[in-house]
Amino acid sequence: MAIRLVTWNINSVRLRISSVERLIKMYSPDVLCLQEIKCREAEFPSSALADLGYKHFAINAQKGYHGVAIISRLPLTNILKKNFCEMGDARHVSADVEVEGADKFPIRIHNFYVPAGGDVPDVELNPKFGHKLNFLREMALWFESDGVARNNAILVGDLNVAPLVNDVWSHKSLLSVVSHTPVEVQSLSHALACGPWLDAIRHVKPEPERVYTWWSYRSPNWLLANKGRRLDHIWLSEPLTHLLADVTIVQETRGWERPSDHVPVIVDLN
DNA sequence: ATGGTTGGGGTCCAA
Repeated sequence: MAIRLVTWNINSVRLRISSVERLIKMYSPDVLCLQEIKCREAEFPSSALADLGYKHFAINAQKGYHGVAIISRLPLTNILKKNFCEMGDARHVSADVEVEGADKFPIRIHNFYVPAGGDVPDVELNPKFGHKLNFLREMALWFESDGVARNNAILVGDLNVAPLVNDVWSHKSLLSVVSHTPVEVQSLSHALACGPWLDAIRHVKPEPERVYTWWSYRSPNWLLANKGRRLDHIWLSEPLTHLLADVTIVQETRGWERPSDHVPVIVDLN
């Protein structure tokens, strides 16, 4: 039994479908989880992906904003789209993937796009920051109440929080910048503990190694300045942790033409 | 302290 899964905030799947095809040809994942597809379900480029052998889809779409999709070579069943914070935003989709050789249990995939939270880290001044904290709190409550991480489960996505010191280019100067404030870090850590989940990226690449998955569009010379953040995550439930073989950050896509500001992260389970 | 860029939809909002 082996499975390769990729997570990538694509920032418009229609604009960047050729980059998705390029990544697929390079790494041949079994499952591809995208965030910020930014299109309606009918506009999703399914046929281009089906031509590459990906014929199974679980899509939670909305016009113009957000949107998440699981694309798979293997069948997807029990598709669930959970509505967090009663907002009607398309920020979660999950499905069971039937892995060859793992006939006893399927693996449940959860694909998340956590709200970015706006610019000001104050719930009184900025409702978007409150929404983000509520979303993280609701995730934690759900993990507890439904035992989401009791069986084989992988949680991936753009969680929009860089929790550790070496998940950002400067811990000190980002303490009051949304994505790295102590209250967000606390909320994300609580959600992780409520699984409990294993932070697969940091298990393979422990601190103090610097690990980034996002570089702002606003920084020219993104590579030279290297002011990145680790906003994208791969979490494994306890029953899957012994299968973790490798994690790969595909930084080179940030240098492709018309790039997403996020790069793909690959996890291999054996 | 400030401003920097991108995408979608439509002349502004979200990131």
